[in-house]
Amino acid sequence: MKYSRSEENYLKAIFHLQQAGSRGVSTNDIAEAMETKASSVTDMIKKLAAKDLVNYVKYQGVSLTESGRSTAIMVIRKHRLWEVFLVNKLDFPWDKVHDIAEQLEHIKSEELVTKLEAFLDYPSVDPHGDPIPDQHGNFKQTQKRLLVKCDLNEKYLCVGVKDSSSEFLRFLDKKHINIGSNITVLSKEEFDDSMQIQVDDQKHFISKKIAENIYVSAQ
Amino acid sequence: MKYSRSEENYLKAIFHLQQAGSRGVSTNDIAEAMETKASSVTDMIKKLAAKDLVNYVKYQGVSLTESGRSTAIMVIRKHRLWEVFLVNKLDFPWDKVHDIAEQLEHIKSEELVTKLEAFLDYPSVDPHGDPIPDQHGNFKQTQKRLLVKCDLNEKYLCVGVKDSSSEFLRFLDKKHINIGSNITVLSKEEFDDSMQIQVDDQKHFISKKIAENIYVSAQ
DNA sequence: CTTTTTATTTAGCTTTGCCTAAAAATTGTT
DNA sequence: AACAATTTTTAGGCAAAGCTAAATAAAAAG
Ligand SMILES: [Mn+2]
Ligand SMILES: [Mn+2]
Ligand SMILES: [Mn+2]
Ligand SMILES: [Mn+2]
Repeated sequence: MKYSRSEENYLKAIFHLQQAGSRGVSTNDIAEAMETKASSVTDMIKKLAAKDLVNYVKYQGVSLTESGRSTAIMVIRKHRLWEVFLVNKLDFPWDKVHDIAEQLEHIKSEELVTKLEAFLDYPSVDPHGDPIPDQHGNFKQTQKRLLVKCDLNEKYLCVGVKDSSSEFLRFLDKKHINIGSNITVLSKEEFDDSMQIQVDDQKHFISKKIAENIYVSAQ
Repeated sequence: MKYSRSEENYLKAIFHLQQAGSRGVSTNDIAEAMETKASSVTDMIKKLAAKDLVNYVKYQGVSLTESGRSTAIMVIRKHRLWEVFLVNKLDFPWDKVHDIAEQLEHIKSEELVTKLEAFLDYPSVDPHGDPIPDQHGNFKQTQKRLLVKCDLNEKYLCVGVKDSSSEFLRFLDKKHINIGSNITVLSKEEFDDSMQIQVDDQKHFISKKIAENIYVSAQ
């Protein structure tokens, strides 16, 4: 089964929204994520439901069916593999690859994905630390946690970012915070949740908003 | 200016038809090349003319404007660069890359093409021997000639193919005829233009139809 | 120079994916 | 419970890109 670019984008958006909040995904949330109107979402949802890609009950939001979920995952797999290609092979900075991957993820060819993955040496995460599903759609969610919720004076490893916007990623570049950086929270300000952190051999003050968008794991 | 996938495909088809026959390209020829109907072609031609991509006079066919020509060339450039990527980096056989390149050629990103070209070490021809335009749209048509028109007992170098269909390319693989092969015409049959040829260290009998689809250059 | 055949264009319809505005259902508030 | 606000769906339309069938122009044949 082949689905249109638009259908794939809806499935992907629903998948991501489903990951975030645990219950049925609302029409409005999808509309916001897709930067479109709620009425357009209702239209598309009906088409997806007719193709058995989502479970849909009027006024109660949608959830992906098994088929919808695996289709979404395969698109995400391609997106992340292409991001690795762009960064590792073509030398793109990590904040410039998302929009191009949004296009590349819709190229239809099983063979291409398989060969690309081999060429890249079977990477397990993309340049933003997000896991890359294998050809069966399996991937392990590493137990990562947001820096904002970390303990003082523990050594952590930066493993990903929540916000992958170019603005945020360039901010991290400026502070030399990369995936793989060692991070320790030196102090926390009760008043605004800002914190002083040690990144490898540098110290920085960062706001709550920053700390809410950096994933770390214990090391 | 950004053009739709369909518009790009029309421009490319018109460019190729223009290369072949020297005069205005007819509606029917475009329809056949695009595997669509003449009425659809007329519709699209009007849109392209409105955008100043083709010169169009009712009932007299079309020709590309300077803008149309350079747009077509940029799409062809991307197509051929991606084919090189697929063959040289991902190990695709040369008969399996065209359809995937048909999709990849529409990815929009100047930066991507530039970096891809550098990654591939600025190739001058694609896997089928067709020249790759540079970023300004310049490319030299190498003086190649069809094997069917070659002289006896002269040494030639295989430089390209006219038909890039999977069927023809697999036939060439079977006979170990590649780009770079040394070819000499040993004898010609007047009756049906079939010929005996020497390919590197092997001898083959080939029909006129085969000889009409192999490009060689003197060496 | 007509007539016939072929090529091209026009007219009208379809599907996909989107929109606005209005209607209906759900949820929140007194 | 009744009203208000919000969310979701429906109705009606639009643009892109295609189609078939009919009309018209150009080319070929007699
Ligand atoms: Mn991305
Ligand atoms: Mn990513
Ligand atoms: Mn090709
Ligand atoms: Mn080619």
